[in-house]
Amino acid sequence: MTTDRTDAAAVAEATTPESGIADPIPEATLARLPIYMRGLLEVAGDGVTTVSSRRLADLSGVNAAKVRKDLSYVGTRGTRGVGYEVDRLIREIGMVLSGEVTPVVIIGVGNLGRALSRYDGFVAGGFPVLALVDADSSMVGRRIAGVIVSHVDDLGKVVAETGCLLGIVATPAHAAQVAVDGLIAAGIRSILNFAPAVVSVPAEVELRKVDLATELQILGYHEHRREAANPQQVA
Amino acid sequence: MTTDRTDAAAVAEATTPESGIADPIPEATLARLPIYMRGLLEVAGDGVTTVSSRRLADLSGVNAAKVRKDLSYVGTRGTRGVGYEVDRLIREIGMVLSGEVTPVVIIGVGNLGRALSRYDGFVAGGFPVLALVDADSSMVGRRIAGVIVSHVDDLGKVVAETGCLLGIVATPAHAAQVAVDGLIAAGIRSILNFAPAVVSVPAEVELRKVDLATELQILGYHEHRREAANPQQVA
DNA sequence: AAGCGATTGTGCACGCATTCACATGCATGG
DNA sequence: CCATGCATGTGAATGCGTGCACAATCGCTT
Ligand SMILES: NC(=O)c1ccc[n+]([C@@H]2O[C@H](COP(=O)([O-])OP(=O)(O)OC[C@H]3O[C@@H](n4cnc5c(N)ncnc54)[C@H](O)[C@@H]3O)[C@@H](O)[C@H]2O)c1
Ligand SMILES: NC(=O)c1ccc[n+]([C@@H]2O[C@H](COP(=O)([O-])OP(=O)(O)OC[C@H]3O[C@@H](n4cnc5c(N)ncnc54)[C@H](O)[C@@H]3O)[C@@H](O)[C@H]2O)c1
Repeated sequence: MTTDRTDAAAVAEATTPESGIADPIPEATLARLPIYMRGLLEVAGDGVTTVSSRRLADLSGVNAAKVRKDLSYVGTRGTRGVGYEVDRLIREIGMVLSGEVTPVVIIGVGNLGRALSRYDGFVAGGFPVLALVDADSSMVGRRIAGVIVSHVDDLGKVVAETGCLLGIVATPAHAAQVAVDGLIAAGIRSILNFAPAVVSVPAEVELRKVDLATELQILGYHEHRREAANPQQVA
Repeated sequence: MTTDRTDAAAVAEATTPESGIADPIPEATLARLPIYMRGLLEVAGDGVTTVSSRRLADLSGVNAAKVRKDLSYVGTRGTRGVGYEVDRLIREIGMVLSGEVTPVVIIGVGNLGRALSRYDGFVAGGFPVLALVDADSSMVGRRIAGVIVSHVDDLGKVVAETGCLLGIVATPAHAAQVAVDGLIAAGIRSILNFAPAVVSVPAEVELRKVDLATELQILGYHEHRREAANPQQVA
């Protein structure tokens, strides 16, 4: 179950020929690359040309050894005794993280969908929201952040026209599975789900979820626990 | 480094006297409890009184053994050959997840802050947003989802009056550290940060982050990678 | 009353991620 | 041109999370 590829294919895939990028970059590393990127862009703005793993670790709030191991997956080689070249790092991490602009479609234009549509951080990060769809016909035709809302029935057409590769689900929970199925039918294979619902997808589709209620409950647990252990009055 | 408590203290802390709740519930388990809860509430609505780990696993999209191990941390004992009592499970998971209502304060009432304020799922989950603060005085005094926006300078007062225990940061990235410091000064010790910035907090404060841009970038990486491996034309 | 089918509870092994520790190797200064 | 110092790159140890596999145990049927 680990892999059904041949050994030859696995070896060929171990590194890409041109760059030294290890092909399956660990998820944990992947999640940190954007953080490093932010720190790098920051120091680059200050005119700094090289950073040590130590410095980048401080900027990112992580361990220095972790930074070095992470960067080794990206293929970047630093210079011993000096550090890493900032520009090169930015370029190479940028290459790994979806190289170019990747347009996004949002399905469900309610409170959350609208907030996400207007988020300029997505555009800045190379993820412009180029399509919005909703099931509510009173919403269809409205313009939000420069994009006209289409009806969910036209999802396939809209996705094809705009070339969206990523889908964001912001419908109510009970519509989440339908929404996801629609996105997949439209050719989308990478989906971010905000609805608090368990949805199933075929193996070739990448589904990630953001569950805000769960985040609060985890915080609540710790808060709760702290108070139980340490009963101090606020007043 | 594993623990610097005495063995006696560790043993005393292993379980709370009244219930069989293992005290430090693993983070991974904790993150799944709300999912189980949703499935349980769903089947409870259908009048079902018992569930097997298998059934709950299917409802939650996880492995059955994982469900059983998770529930063992909660302290619930099922009946062999039968399953778990739904009502009891709901009650006991509810106990673990911050027992009662936990009010929340949101700092930064922009696009995202407003969407979160209006999210009824928080109220339903026992996390009512009872306070809103912003630095922009033109925002102060406005009413959003029944709550009047206060000035960030009054954060301490507002938190004290409303008894908020959880803080949500929805300010721009450059203000995130200031916002977090403010929350901590106001007595908040559990914080959820939406700003894409590295912030530091004292050890006793629990800080979680939700980084939407990173989520998209991880999806983008996989999409990117899939296309590189499998160059198929859309048209 | 006893066997049977079903489901729990958990020991165990495996893999991923984190972190330490240190040898390796480059740049710089004398 | 060589020595010195500093930061990289990585081997190895540890811990956490996952999932298999199975014995223990319960209710129900005969
Ligand atoms: N608002 C928040 O801050 C927030 C926070 C966390 C999670 N969420 C989750 O995000 C989702 C959206 O939240 P919201 O507050 O925006 O809800 P909302 O009710 O404001 O918006 C939902 C939108 O989805 C549309 N919709 C319904 N069914 C659809 C379908 N089949 N296809 C396309 N569109 C459809 C509706 O017309 C509506 O416009 C919910 O699942 C919610 O639980 C929201
Ligand atoms: N909008 C989204 O969908 C979205 C998505 C992902 C992440 N984010 C992040 O969430 C944060 C908020 O996003 P937004 O779109 O709501 O931005 P926004 O600019 O619409 O709102 C930010 C609000 O914070 C207030 N503010 C600024 N400094 C403050 C301070 N020191 N104390 C209190 N309030 C202060 C501003 O007055 C403003 O009202 C940003 O960091 C953004 O990167 C937003």
